[in-house]
Amino acid sequence: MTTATELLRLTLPDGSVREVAPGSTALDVALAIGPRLGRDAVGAELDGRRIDLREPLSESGAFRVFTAKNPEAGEFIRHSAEHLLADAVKRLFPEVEIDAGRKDHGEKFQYDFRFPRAFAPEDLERIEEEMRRILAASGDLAFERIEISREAAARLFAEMGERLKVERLKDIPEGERITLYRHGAFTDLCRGPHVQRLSQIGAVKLLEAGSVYWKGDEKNERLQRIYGTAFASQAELDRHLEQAEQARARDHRRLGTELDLFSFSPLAPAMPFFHPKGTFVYNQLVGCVRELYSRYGYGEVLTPQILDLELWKTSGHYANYNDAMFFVEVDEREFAVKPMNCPTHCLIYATRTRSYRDLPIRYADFGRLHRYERSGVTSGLMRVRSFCQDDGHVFCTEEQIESEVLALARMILELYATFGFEDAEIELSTRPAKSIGSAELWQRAEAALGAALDKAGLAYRTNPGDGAFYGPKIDFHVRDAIGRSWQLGTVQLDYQMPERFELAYVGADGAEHRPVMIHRAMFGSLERFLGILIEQTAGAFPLWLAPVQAVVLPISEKFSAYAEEVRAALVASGVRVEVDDRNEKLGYKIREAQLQKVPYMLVLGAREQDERTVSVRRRSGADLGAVSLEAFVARVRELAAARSREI
RNA sequence: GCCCACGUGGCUCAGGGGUAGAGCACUUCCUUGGUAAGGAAGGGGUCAUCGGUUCAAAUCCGAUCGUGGGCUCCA
Repeated sequence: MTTATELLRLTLPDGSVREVAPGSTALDVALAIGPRLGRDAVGAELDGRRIDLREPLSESGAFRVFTAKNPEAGEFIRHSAEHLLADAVKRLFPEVEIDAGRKDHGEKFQYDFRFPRAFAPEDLERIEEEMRRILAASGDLAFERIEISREAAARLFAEMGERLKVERLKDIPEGERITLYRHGAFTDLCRGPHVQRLSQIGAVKLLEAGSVYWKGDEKNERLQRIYGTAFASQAELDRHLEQAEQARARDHRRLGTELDLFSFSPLAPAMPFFHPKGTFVYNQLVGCVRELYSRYGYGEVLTPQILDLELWKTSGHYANYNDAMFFVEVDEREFAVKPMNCPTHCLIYATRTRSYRDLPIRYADFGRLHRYERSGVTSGLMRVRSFCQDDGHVFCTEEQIESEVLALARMILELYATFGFEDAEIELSTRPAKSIGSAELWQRAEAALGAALDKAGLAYRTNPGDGAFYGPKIDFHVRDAIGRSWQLGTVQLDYQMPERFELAYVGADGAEHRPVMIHRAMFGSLERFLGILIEQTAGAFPLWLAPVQAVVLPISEKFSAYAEEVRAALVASGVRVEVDDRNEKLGYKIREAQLQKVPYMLVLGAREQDERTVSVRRRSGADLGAVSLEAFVARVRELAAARSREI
């Protein structure tokens, strides 16, 4: 805390420190750094928190100003575009009541309106046009930040007929500053931050409309939501739209069909059928994980698919999770299909008396799980009802938590690196409001997780209150080739399950103690990871994952015999190869192999037959020329063994 | 689960109250061709399912199932 008389110390990105009087704004600081920076600033940041340029500063910290050149500017721009959208909608449809937008929504912005019908595509066009018109007409019009008392704000919105706003106002905790942002005649209740001037919203596009429940609650009335995106410039907007187009082309559902990897049937909704090629890739993923297991001291186990209800009552799943479980009744005995492996691992643990000398005990399980996911939430391979996790559970003493978590973090990052996911974002989630166990226990557990991450030298973000009710957790997120973030691995501490199953180990003191259980997965679900991997690679798998590594293309049927000879030789050397000896021209076969994203096309005709070679074309289009079979095999072996992403 | 949209041959999609079309794929034949589609012929669908309206339904209406998008949730 800083007292009013002390100057604030702002550390700039270059390490220099500026001292400013409390109550100065980020804009004051930007202007002091340089008039140009002051003019171009769109927003600022203090200790990682985005702040509005007009907000009075009251604390010291790491300070940064953003201009349109910084990617972070987009957040300010899109948040400001929300107001522009609301403004345009109010102008075109004065009868609407405005609700609110939402920050932190990737590269989209949104705003909800009370409106008696759905917004049609034509409405969106008109609104978008109106937004552009407002932008063009506003010149250097500034966003104005207004601090106001709760009562005055309530009066203002009541007068404007914005009943939803009056309601929203009531949700703001007592004691929090209430701010309005105004541009031209449009005023909105808003925490900010916004750009300085409307003109800094360089380009806007409305994307779609949909309806949602007010405050996301099914019991509330329905509002109409409009989504859009905005950037500092048209070029950036175009780039973004282009990327979205790419994402559609990479859609794993489309590629799954085109590459014959998997399918779905209405007879087993949301449960994938993996075809031979998809199964091959799937099994390669499993193999990759198994290798790590042998190095990191796991024992793989196999456990039943269907277990007596009794087990799920003991574990607590029946009480808390039954609406997501499948049940079977046979001979008047009730069973449930397992939605998770953990209880079965507890049963294995409990099959004998364990000593502290045995710990940690690490079980891994690729058991198939079934969860009755609510219809409407399933999607391709990303969210299914039948799946496998690269699941594992570690039973250990409390003292071992830190070292176990450290090893886990290393193993997880090692795995991700294999697939080109280098920069995992890590989140530590702490005790939620609804939790079990003593505060002291939680504190120790959270500290152990944090210490392990620190020791591993890993930066992480804390998500206060986002842990599971039974213990804190660490989540790992990665970004794919086109910038989307996915949650993969998770490490969760659990004090509850060992309690419920009365698990114990005999300590050095000869007394029984309760072990701690760590739930962990690296890929999360194999299905989902495969989906992500398909989108990451756009279906062009690296050599070690490619179900077919090479296709032999004889230029005419005259060379079928040599083609078969080549195939047999390559198969004998462990290369996954097929022959396309259909009665088609070379160009046709090449096109097909390209579309199937086969890494190598081996063209052969009279020349190759005479020289006992193949002409190698890579799927990149690059021609390697004629090479001997030995040379080709050596290349494939080397790249595949290294799990190289090159071909 | 809720809201909206969609469901036509293996795939992508057109059509639309009088019992079905295209391209690709598939089969056969011709062609034996050197790095992203050679030519011809042919087979294949009771238009998701069930019910209703109608002289007549793939087409209109309803329900169900499935899929997609959104909400919520989550691996």
